[in-house]
Amino acid sequence: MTMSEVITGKHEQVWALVDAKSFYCSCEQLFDPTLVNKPLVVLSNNDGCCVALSEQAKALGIQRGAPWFKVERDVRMKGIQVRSSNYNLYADMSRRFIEELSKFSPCVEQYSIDEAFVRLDGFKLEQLQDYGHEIKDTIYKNIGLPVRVGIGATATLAKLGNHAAKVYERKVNGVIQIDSDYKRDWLLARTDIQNIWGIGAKTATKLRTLGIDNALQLSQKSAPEMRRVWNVVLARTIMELQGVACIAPGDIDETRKQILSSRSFGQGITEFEELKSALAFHCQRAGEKLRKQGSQANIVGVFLRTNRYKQLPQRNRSSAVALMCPSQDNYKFIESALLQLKQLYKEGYEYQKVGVILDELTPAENNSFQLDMFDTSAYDEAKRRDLMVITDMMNAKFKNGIKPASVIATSNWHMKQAHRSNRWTTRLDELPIAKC
DNA sequence: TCTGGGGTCCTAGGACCC
DNA sequence: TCTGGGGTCCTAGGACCC
Repeated sequence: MTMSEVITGKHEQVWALVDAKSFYCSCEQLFDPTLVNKPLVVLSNNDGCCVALSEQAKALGIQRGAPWFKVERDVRMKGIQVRSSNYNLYADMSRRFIEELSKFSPCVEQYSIDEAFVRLDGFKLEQLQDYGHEIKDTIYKNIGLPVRVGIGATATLAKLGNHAAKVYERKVNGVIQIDSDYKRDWLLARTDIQNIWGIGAKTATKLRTLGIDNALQLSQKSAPEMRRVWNVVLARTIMELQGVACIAPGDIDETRKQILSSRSFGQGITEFEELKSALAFHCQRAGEKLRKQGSQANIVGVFLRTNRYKQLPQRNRSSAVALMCPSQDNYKFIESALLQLKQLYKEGYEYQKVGVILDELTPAENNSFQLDMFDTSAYDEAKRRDLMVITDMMNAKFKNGIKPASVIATSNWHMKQAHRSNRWTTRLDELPIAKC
């Protein structure tokens, strides 16, 4: 089948969901052969909790999401390997993964760092199993990532198939296509409602009280009726389970509607100066993302909070302020954010996290906005833009890039990353070394 | 000592208007 | 005791996703 046949094919939709197995673990194992087939845990930012586990680590009873400080002893005793998250490496592998998928369909929608929807409209159902395996084998051969594939008439069914491919991994060799009503109902009957895409813990609990425990029971409900009694989200999920496509991840606008930068501190922070430094850093990061997608922000929001798990006085505050005119300028963001921080801050608390949200984003077409007549720096707008462009370029290139002075002030808030592997694919000085 | 970060969409309810 | 009706817009917060 040619690409044009894919595009102009039958009206019926065919969705595939391809996801990488234990993605972070797989990335680590790719560049460190001593980790292959070994129990391995990858931690979240700040070495906070376990976010990825190799099969062997799962078999040893480690739970995804478990706080690191609670399982560390256990992990060490069992001889399980540990790595901090290495996003430089994962992002680069993710890029290659999508690149490979794009060879199979003109319509690939990345859904998260390790999964993507692939439209296979026009394929005959009986062709799909072979095609699914071809996708899986090619990706493994070309970039070394093991993946699973779920195929169905809707995004939700593809997700469900993908989940089933995990559950019945051995039997189906990582690929499941839902190509008959019989097969669909068989799988739905064996899928717990909480494993349906879009049904979380809260909704699952409520549904169970109505005696709805599996996907088949849910799919037999009337969507309009459930929309009336519940909400439109659930109604859509029901229709999707019935095979009527009404969720289209491909239609989601790529440009973000808000941009957030935030992170827990490596340790509790009480000093205002430290918070200032961290917040300025987040303004810088958020600004970079904003300019990268070619937007400008109208609103700068700030939040500040203490650690809810600690038995200490709690404080949780946020605010948002509209700028005089939309901007891409880090220094405007920092100015506004620090003013807000001053309002939110109160002595006597041990803060755990601060963050900035750039909101009401609009496309940054040159000079399409009103200049701020009360701000003389507006006249230097063009110069400031150049400064931002150059700063972004240099920061993309060099390790210790350019930062606003307010960022460098202090450093107690930096992230914990005790077990990070090398950035094998994105840093020249960290390339793997081949030994003869 | 130590519990991630970054998103989206939807809804309820308040403010405001005629 | 009783206190219009209907509409829009905005915001905070909930739920969910990975």
